[in-house]
Amino acid sequence: MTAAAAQTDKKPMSKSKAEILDAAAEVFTKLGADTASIDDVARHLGSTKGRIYHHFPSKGVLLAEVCLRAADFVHEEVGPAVDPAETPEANLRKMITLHIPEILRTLPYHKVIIQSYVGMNQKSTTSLERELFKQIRTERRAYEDIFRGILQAGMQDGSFRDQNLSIALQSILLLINAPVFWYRPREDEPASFIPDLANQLSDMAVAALR
Amino acid sequence: MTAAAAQTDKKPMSKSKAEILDAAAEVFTKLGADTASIDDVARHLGSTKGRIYHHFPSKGVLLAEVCLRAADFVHEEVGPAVDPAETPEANLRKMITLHIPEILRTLPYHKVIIQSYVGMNQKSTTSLERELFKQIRTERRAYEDIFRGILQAGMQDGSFRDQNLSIALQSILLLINAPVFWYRPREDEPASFIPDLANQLSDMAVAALR
DNA sequence: TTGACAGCATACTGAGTAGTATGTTTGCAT
DNA sequence: ATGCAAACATACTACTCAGTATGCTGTCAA
Repeated sequence: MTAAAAQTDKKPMSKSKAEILDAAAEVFTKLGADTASIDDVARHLGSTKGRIYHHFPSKGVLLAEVCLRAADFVHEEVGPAVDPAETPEANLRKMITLHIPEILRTLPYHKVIIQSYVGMNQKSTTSLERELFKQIRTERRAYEDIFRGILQAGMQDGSFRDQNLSIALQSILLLINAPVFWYRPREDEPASFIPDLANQLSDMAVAALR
Repeated sequence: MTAAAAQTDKKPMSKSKAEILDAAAEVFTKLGADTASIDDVARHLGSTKGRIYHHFPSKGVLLAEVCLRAADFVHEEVGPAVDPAETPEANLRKMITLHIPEILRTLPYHKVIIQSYVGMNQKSTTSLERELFKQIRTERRAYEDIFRGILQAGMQDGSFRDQNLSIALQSILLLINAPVFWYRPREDEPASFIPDLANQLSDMAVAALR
């Protein structure tokens, strides 16, 4: 891959910047992305505003980069796992099995992206922010399309029953993201909880489609 | 029922107040509950702040009452429909069939409640607001318990397969609320779309549990 | 050693907004 | 007709907070 093909820059992401994004994700989930101030994020870092505005031009861009990272996490983890040679059901199960632990590992990020997915703050956004949000939609769309392909293949070979594709897709996507809404890590939680959860959701998803 | 038993006041709700709540629900969904200002809501009503603050003591209370109304809508519509004499599957189907049209009829309200469900704004809330939010949680809990009862009954009589109850419940609840995330009314939409949607979601829900 | 720049901290400003205080109109009982 | 609330509108204040301008400190190359 030459420089010409590198439209989606794989920036190594400076350590400090990643720390800021982590903090922003946590604070944004706790207080809400709009309610939380930049000072709140800075305080959570034990530093001040200056550090954040050195790395991010605006609050909107910071929020957008949190969302973008959330989308990247799952896409990079789950995307490579799909195998065209496998059956649709096997692929779907494998994807969900990878998807669940990943969203729980990076939980705050996904809580933020769900927030801004519901209440798309359309009030005085800069062109850069719009560009980023378009990138997020593209990323999310690409991730959805993987599932769409699986569902379509399953409906064609008869392993999934025939039904409205869009509705089925949206339902499955929300089903496998449901833990973002209710999951809270616990100390007395058995180590098998997350794999078990992934299995149960896989069963429900496959059953819902069959 | 005497005055002593009337803890949950069934206030007739003045027409003007209902109008304000409708406007608030729409504006809050469009701009986000935090981003949207009281003046935005007033402008959407063709009036000014004074009208809103005459009926609501604070923005937080206005938001809370929107959420409370959202919870009431579905609970009052779906709650009475459950029949202990029926099978769990029949009850579940009937509930979903009533639930879907109701949330689409009052869509903005439910978009708002989902927003504040994810990003619970915990920043300087008054005691009255806390009281209202507790009421909302109680209302929602009561609604969830109806479904929980159905699932439990189904697992006991064997019509639903045995699995983790909480996970199954949360999954089903999110499944039947999924349209709030993606549904957008269209002019070229056939009249049968909503009933068809309700049927498809019922099928998926039942299949996921069986 | 000395510049020069990255990586922050500090101090400030301006804009937007929740809430208030007070005026004005409308309905309605007597 | 008139008093008198309820139902608003208008005008203002106090305060938060995003963004900026500038200052400080280490690091590293020449």
